[in-house]
Amino acid sequence: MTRLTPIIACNDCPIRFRAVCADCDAEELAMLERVKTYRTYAAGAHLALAGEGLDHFSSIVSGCATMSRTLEDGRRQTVGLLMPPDFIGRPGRAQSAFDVQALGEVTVCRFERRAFEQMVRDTPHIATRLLTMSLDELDAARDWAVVLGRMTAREKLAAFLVSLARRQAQGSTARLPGGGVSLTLPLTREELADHLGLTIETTSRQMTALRKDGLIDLRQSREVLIPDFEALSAEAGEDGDGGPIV
Amino acid sequence: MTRLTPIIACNDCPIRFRAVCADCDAEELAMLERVKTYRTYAAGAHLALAGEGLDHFSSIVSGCATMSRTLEDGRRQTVGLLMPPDFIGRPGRAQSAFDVQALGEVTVCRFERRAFEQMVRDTPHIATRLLTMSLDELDAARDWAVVLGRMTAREKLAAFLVSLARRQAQGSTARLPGGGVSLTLPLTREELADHLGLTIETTSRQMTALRKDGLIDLRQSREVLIPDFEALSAEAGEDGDGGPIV
DNA sequence: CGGTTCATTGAGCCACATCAAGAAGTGTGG
DNA sequence: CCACACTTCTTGATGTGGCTCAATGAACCG
Repeated sequence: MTRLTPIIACNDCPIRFRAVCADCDAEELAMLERVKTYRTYAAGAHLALAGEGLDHFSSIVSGCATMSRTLEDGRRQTVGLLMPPDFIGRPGRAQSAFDVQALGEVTVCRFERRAFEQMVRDTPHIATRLLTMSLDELDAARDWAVVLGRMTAREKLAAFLVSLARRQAQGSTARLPGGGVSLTLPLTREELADHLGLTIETTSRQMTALRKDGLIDLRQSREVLIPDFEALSAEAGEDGDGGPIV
Repeated sequence: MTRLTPIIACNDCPIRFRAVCADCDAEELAMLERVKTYRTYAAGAHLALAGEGLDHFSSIVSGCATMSRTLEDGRRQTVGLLMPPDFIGRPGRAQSAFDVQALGEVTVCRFERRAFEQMVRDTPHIATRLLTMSLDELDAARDWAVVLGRMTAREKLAAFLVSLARRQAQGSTARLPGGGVSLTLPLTREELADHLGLTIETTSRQMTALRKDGLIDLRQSREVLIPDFEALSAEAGEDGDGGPIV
């Protein structure tokens, strides 16, 4: 389910300037380089389990993962979609509060707990970067709470597609000639439903509804084309200040 | 709506060992003491407005506040209930992402942006404490997402009462002789509904239902007595590991 | 080609929203 | 101390968005 992967030089790393290491200088980077390893997880593998120990930290280098919790009766809620350069693990606590599961194949840059916590203490550039990233995630989590608590199924789906398009655009721009945006869903309908706080059937129906209304084009069930990004944003109950794509 | 309040010595401060200053030594505390002021906000006053500038940081010393967002059509979702020793404001960003509004009278310990950001850079004890608090809030925000996304109205209300009882117990224990717990709701039914992602009517009905089922006792509409804390926890879809109350 | 997984669609139902009316509590002025 | 206004809370009647149950369709794979 998981295997060690050859180490990439930090300078060749696709998340070099966006991950926890973003603000590190050459010397700090060298320290990280000495202690890091790369791991690759197969689709469906767990990177962490709720309530279980987690004695290492990971930065996602490629691939996507969900952070979720499952109640005893089987209800599941995804609380975050993790993509490069997101960070997994929490300094100062050795237990994971949520399940983290690979969607496709996921490669991470990994640090053992003791070594990394020492670096957080000694390296202000890592500590402050970690704080910034945590605050960004906090804002994102709260934004998503608004979606979960107050939006309709249609708005939830539109909001998700818009935010996913924004995030994917940060990596490789997928802007099309006509001004549209294309994106690939890293989730199945069921995983999508768990993220939106809906059932799989409602999610599928709303997908169909957005398609019939011309707001999205489904080339395949997980290949989404957004012909008019602004129009879809408007469906998401946006007040227009969500920030531009690209 | 807001007024300056006499300064309390940090050593006499009720949140001395729980706020951002918790890990500070005497010298660091002296630095904070030189730049801090106290402010008191009247009930209903805004401590921050979504999308507007916020050129200072605040630690709640007493009172409660909500952090919320209101959509154009009036739908509102509260994303956090702020109580002592919670922190308001975000180093590195001069705009608030949410409205922050005083529920009753709120007193805060306030720092201007420039001075505080300088201290975050220079004082590792403040930076690491801020990181820990942010990570705690992140966990709490994600926990709440599970409630919003997957729980029934009854479970939402039970989960809220349980979490509020846990938080109030951290300040002053309100454990009763018979093993019950009493608490005072800092919110109106409408504010409660906005926090739970429900309407005021459903919230009121569920309150009545919990009362009729003997899970809570309403001495007044905002005075709640929980005769059997475990029983109420069980209603909240808890798997029992939520941590004991005191 | 049959088995398996994933997605779509339909029919009916229910939890919660909406609309509407009172009741209870609180503050103000006479 | 009461009359009145106002806010907050509760309760009832009805509507509906999304859930549940069920079947079919589509893609993938050995």
